[in-house]
Amino acid sequence: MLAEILKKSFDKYFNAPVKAWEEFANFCKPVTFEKDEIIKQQDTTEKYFYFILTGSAGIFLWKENNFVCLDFAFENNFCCDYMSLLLRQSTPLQLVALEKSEMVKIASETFYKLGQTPVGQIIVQISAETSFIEKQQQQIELLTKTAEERYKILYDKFPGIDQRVAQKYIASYLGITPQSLSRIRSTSK
Amino acid sequence: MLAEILKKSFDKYFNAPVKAWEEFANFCKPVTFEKDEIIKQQDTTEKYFYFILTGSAGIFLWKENNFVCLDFAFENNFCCDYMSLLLRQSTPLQLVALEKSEMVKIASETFYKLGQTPVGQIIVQISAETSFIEKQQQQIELLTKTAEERYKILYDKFPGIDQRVAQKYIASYLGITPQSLSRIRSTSK
DNA sequence: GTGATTTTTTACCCTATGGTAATTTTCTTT
DNA sequence: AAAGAAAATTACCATAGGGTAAAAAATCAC
Repeated sequence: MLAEILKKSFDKYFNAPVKAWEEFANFCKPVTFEKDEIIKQQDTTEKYFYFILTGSAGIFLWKENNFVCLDFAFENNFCCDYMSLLLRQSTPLQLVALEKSEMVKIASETFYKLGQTPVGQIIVQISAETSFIEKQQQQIELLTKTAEERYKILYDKFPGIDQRVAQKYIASYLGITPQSLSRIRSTSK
Repeated sequence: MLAEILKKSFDKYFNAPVKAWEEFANFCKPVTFEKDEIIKQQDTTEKYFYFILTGSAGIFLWKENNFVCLDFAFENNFCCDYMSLLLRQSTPLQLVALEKSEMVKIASETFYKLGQTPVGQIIVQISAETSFIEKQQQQIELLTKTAEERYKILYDKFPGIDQRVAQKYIASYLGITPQSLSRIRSTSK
């Protein structure tokens, strides 16, 4: 069942064999989070790789009482402090549930071992590759689009995100203040 | 010899076994480029993965007579249109030699096959992972630093870059105009 | 449901950066 | 070395978005 959800969720990105997803699903443990619950605290090392069944999460970087959101994740997608997971080091990044969420998690050590198996390796490899591509896409948007255009792109990517995620988080993701986002939303609507 | 350079260049990032680098080096073919020579044209599919022995290169995105530089690469580092290589699709990205350069290249098909061998797979996996981490770092800089701070970070990362790479390229990487960079350079020096 | 807290909106002025254009400097080509 | 082309600088005004503050709206806690 979980394996099917996983496969279905990722077939648009890449075709890992069913067997790979079954192997993956075998290691998954269910876990729930409340809204605003901190899943991974800053300056710790990521211990899990999560898949969101329902709800959402955000990756945050804090600097002196301020934060930016580096990415959002919603149902049927992975999330974690991927940088920490890969470097096996603590990072200043925080993973936060933005809504009441149901997820499954696999332990980081299991994730690493999965990378050594022929089938699981495909998932591990492609999750790194797609993560890179999405980050590069974000970089392109930051370099070539206005805040208003970036807002529209985000909204197209996650329709209804403004109903689910606090605007201050969206604003920080866009690289602007909540006030600016509010202005953009009022003039473009 | 090449295997040693490769291993030495990347030991700071990750420890692939000598054998992996020897395997890698076996597939490398030397190639040279003139300054401003287009290595990969936009709207084509990346056919090679390059390692720079001397010189430098940049990845550019064009939009209506304008461009941004998404990344620079110098000697002892890889470069290519990695997104195109991974997706095996054409992209609007251009790879350009920024100086007269000596590189070695391995064919994309060989690179893919390398990912299926136990030793080469480590290099392929880790190149995706480090690429993601560096892109996320760039995103953080764009979201949290001023143009002037980003310039200093870039300069610290690549000392002397301003002597080797045209300022218009550096400015586009920073997300500002050449005029703004000129102003920043004159006031902060 | 009521009060308290947090978030969003609105408004004001300010600053970093953009756009255009002209000038100077540097690089190319012969 | 000279001429031409391209790049960098400077200057001017324009604008997107920031900072602060206060009001309004939404959410939370009891």
